[in-house]
Amino acid sequence: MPKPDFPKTYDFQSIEQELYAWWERNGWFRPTNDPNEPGHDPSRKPFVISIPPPNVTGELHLGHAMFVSVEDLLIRYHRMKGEPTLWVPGSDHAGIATQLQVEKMLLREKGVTREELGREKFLEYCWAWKDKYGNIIYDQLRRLGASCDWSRVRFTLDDGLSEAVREAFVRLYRKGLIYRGVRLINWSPGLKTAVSDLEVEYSEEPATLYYFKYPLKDSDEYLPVATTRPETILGDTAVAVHPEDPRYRRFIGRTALVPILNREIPVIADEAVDREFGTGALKITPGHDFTDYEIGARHKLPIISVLDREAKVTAAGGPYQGLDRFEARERYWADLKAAGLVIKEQPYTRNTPRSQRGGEIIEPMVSEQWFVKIKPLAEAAIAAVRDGRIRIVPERFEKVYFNWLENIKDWCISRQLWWGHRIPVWYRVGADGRPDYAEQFCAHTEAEAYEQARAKHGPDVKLEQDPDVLDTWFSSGLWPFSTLGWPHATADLRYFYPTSVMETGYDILFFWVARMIMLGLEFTGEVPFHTVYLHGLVRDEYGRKMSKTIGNVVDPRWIIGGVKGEDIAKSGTSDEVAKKYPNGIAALGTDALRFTLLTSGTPGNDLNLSLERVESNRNFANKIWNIARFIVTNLPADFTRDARQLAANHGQPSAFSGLSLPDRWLLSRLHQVIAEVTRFLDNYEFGQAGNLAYEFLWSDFADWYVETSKITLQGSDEAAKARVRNLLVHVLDQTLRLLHPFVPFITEAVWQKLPRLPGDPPALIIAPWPQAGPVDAEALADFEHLRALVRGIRNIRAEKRVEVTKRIPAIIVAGEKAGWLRHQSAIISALAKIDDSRLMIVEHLNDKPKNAVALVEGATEVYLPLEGMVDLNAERARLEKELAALSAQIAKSEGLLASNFVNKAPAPVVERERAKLAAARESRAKVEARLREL
RNA sequence: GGGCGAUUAGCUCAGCUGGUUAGAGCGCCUCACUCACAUUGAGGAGGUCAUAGGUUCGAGUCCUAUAUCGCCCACCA
Repeated sequence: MPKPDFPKTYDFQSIEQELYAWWERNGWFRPTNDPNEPGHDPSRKPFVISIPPPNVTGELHLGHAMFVSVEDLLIRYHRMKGEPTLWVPGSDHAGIATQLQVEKMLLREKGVTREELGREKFLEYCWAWKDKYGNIIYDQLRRLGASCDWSRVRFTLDDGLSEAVREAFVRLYRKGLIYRGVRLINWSPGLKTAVSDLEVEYSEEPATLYYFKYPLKDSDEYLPVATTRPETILGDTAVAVHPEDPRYRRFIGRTALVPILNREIPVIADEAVDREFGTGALKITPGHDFTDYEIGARHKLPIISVLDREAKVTAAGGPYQGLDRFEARERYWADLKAAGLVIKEQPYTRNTPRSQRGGEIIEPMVSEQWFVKIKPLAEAAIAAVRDGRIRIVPERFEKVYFNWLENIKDWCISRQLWWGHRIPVWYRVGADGRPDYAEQFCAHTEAEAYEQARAKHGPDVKLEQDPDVLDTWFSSGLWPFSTLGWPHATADLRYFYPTSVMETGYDILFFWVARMIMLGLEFTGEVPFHTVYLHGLVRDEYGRKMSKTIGNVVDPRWIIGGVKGEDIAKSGTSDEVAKKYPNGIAALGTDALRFTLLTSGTPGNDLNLSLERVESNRNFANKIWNIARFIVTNLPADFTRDARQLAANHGQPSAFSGLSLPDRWLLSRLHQVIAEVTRFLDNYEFGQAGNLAYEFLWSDFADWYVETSKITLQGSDEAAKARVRNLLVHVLDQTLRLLHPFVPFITEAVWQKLPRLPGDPPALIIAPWPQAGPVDAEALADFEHLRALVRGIRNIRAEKRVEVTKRIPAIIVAGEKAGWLRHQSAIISALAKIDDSRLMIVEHLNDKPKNAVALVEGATEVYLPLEGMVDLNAERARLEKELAALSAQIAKSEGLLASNFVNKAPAPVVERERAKLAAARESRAKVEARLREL
């Protein structure tokens, strides 16, 4: 990297992209100890993450920014810890979602439907779409700083993964865990495909509960029945009542007539009927309702499908054939009314099932589909978490996970789509030219299927492949191992599997995580990862979900690179944002966004993103830049780092001896912070880790140490200057390392400008993670005292409105602390703006200045003789207030120490309380003495 | 109907295994642009930690209810 001079502000726009390219070019995203390279050492344990593959639908949203922030943090942290680290990138074909996008695009741009194009041609468009948006997404991941190994990038429909999918299918099929069957499934009439239970979302919507009379055969009597979907009456095959319902018991066993159609159906008794609801009598439509399907099965009722693939009434609906389901509802109800069978209509809130993707109302339908027999897989997956082979963070999601798996139903995996993995089953084509679904040949390839078929039926057999494709989550379920080469025993698979952490949003715990665990255990015999870390969803600053309808969608690229007001408006998704930022959003940089996402929330909880917060973190990046600018521009041309000085300090605490108080304090703080940040990261508490490093850099390092260092740097003691410079560079170096996983760009950019130690790597991204060292407790306490004195003086100055630049005299009476405090007089005068020549630091003082403002800090007294500014009455009042506060504190402490506290509380806690009391008493004595003097 | 989460400063949120005077950012008030940074520095105001009980020497933190908001799961027609 060239070493340019240090501009005043950090220009992240150009630097971020430059640095990323440089890292990638140097191969630092690739794992060290790559099993495909010579010199590979199998004994070193790798750290591996498989990326949650983004859908190739072309939208980068804040959810992506979230997972990249967390995963890249983990990857960079472990890389710096020296572990062979691999992050496998990739993308997901996302069956329904992508097919819908492509269909929409084709209709818009070419005015054709997929049916008009035909399967092959349509798939060509899908692939073109994938190439375009897949690449956009990869670019965006790079922009976010994702340090993944691009040489291993995978796509769920590429050859290798397709092979994995076929292998998985064939194995499950042969094991009897995949079957084709006629079941009641969730049908999406808009998408014209089956969907799984998980792809159905329920929303409470206003509806109508229709009450009507179910006529009985050969009778004037009727059974009152209520329904929300009158059109399904056409498919009724029974009417059910509760066996013990006195109102209806006498009807059981009689025959009812489907209104209008006059089809004869039995009146049955079933425990599942809720006597309280509606009329207490239930119409049974096994063909279009899940409860009814079960009841029907119990009573061996026939199943009638009255709706077809497009939710239009079938021939079974008699005169209503061909009508759309909602049209049929109206017409049929009108006819019931005309027939005098209507009782009433009542407004009702219905939990309406809707398609997750298409949004239209799901219709339960009887259909022949492929299913995975899931119970055996689920049991293994439950055990893996139960016995700790997999840990879920945060832990509460384990309960959710168990609950879902314990009540799981077979997984419908066939989709009537074109974009996806075609089901590897071929059917024998019969004499009539139609496939015989009973004659199934499940194989990896068509050739293999033919081989099987010929062995059974002779050489002339004709086959036809199942037209359906697999649920997109079937292939994602294999992701952690399919991306490493499975089913082949590749070097990657052997070395990098099982992966380490699966990091993703809690919203896909069932869709994806649970299925990876089930399929991973089934096919590899091992858990696919040892830890699941679930992050929350990114919401707007008021906690609302980001949605086009609200108009509060924030595109992460706007935050990173800035955006003009008119472009926000043009997006069509963000009217509210456009209104709030008519002049657009200033570029804040990737680091600022990442740091915000990592520190504004807690694991598993949703995060409300506010741009103000990102802005303040942009300021933090600027702070990092400028503290470095100060340090680097203060180094002489011939500066070299002194490793020996610092190496010595990593030994015993006494090794701090050659250093000044601020030096010892800073190093001690640094060592504390290193230990804490490391601990927090190991516990997946990224927010706390980041905030701690932030506080250290800004409040300790910049605000205090750098300020005190200026005194030495402006002085003439060359040895002291060298020592301070060495320390400044060292602490900055270490802090940059701590911050690198959070804000990789700024830290690398700055680190490149620092002088190196021999043996340092060429880049921060591969620099070793800092080691915690000794902590000098005395230095911590002394510097804290010094800080308190300076703050106290500043406080009084501000209160008394002393001009900021005015140097004032001060007398500090410090008892035994006077000795060391005297050595810090330069710091006190510089930071509290005291006149050097009139600063007295003494053990005792008999004649205390009367005309002065007094400050008591622990056992130390400070007197500021502010001529003409001291109002004795005000001074007395101020001290009285101080006295009252101290007395209250003392009373509280005394009470505590006189209680059972001393027996029950741990010794250090009691000790701390005693020390606190002693200090407060001392302070009070001083304040009282001062009051007497006045 | 079950389950989960949240409720802490004006706003958005931290607060790890219970232990000093409950913190941060933004916003607000006072002051300061000469030497890293006004994307700054110094000082300040602001909180009965949703409510009621309980456990404990000690509760924002643990337990039990309640309220409000949000989410997930479930076949109430």
